Amino acid sequence: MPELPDVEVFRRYMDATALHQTVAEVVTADARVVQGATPADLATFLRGRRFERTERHGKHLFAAVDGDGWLELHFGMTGFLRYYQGADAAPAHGHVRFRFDNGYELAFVDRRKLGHVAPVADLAAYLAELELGVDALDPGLDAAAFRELANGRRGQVKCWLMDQATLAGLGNVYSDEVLFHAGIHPRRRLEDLEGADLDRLHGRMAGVLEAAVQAKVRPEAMPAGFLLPLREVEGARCPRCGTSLERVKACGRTALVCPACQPLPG
DNA sequence: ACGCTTCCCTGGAGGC
DNA sequence: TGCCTCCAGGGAAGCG
Repeated sequence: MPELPDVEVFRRYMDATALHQTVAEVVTADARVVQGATPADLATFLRGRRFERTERHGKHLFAAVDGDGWLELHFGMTGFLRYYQGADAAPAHGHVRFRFDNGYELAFVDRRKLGHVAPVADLAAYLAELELGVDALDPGLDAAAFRELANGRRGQVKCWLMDQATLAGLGNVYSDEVLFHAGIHPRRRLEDLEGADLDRLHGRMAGVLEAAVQAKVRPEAMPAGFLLPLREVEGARCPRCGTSLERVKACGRTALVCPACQPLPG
């Protein structure tokens, strides 16, 4: 479930491994994860080129191709990157593999194939086409701008946090985490929240996302008091107050909440 | 605009 | 051992 912190870690991984090397070949093992081009066209687009730098917007990763254009990588629910040398080290489900002239490969791995890679000619135009909202870690997203995003909107606060057209980067896991740290129930109505609630959400969001990146998104490396490592734990208790955590349906997803720290009025 | 459902996919878990 | 169903949850799409 790659969300903003996961994709940021992938971005840094790609920066540390796969930049400034000439692409010798692009091998597509499953064409379903190549979007907006045929595998042959993708290979033609990248062959002889280098990835020069990366950018991330929300859950989307973009690698600048020298010359012109970009490669988009979107990871769906099970996607990740793997850089390796030799067929023995090749991961399973490496549906698209970028082979460099130094003998290494970067594989786009995605067991469930809900992600994709795509050539992008004009990044600004493509971002507009995607209708992505402001990145959740955009430095320009101050408390006032955050409040403005909620202006005139209604519905469950968790839906709003996960709406990529409003705020890009949060999914089920990190919206839960932010709501927990802000003490707000995922089913609370956005229009019922006060300014102070929105300010608290805004403040906790940056801290949560940055801490997760710092931990390289490893659950065991998350700061104390995080909900995330407890998601898979049956009968887990709130790290703050010890109350049994509950799973509730919110926005079509299973949300993890502390009923004491995140009360639901009514 | 919102809320709900279905679909895309795969694999692990649990029931029978 | 195997078959069936459910569930995971990013995103698009369709409907009321």
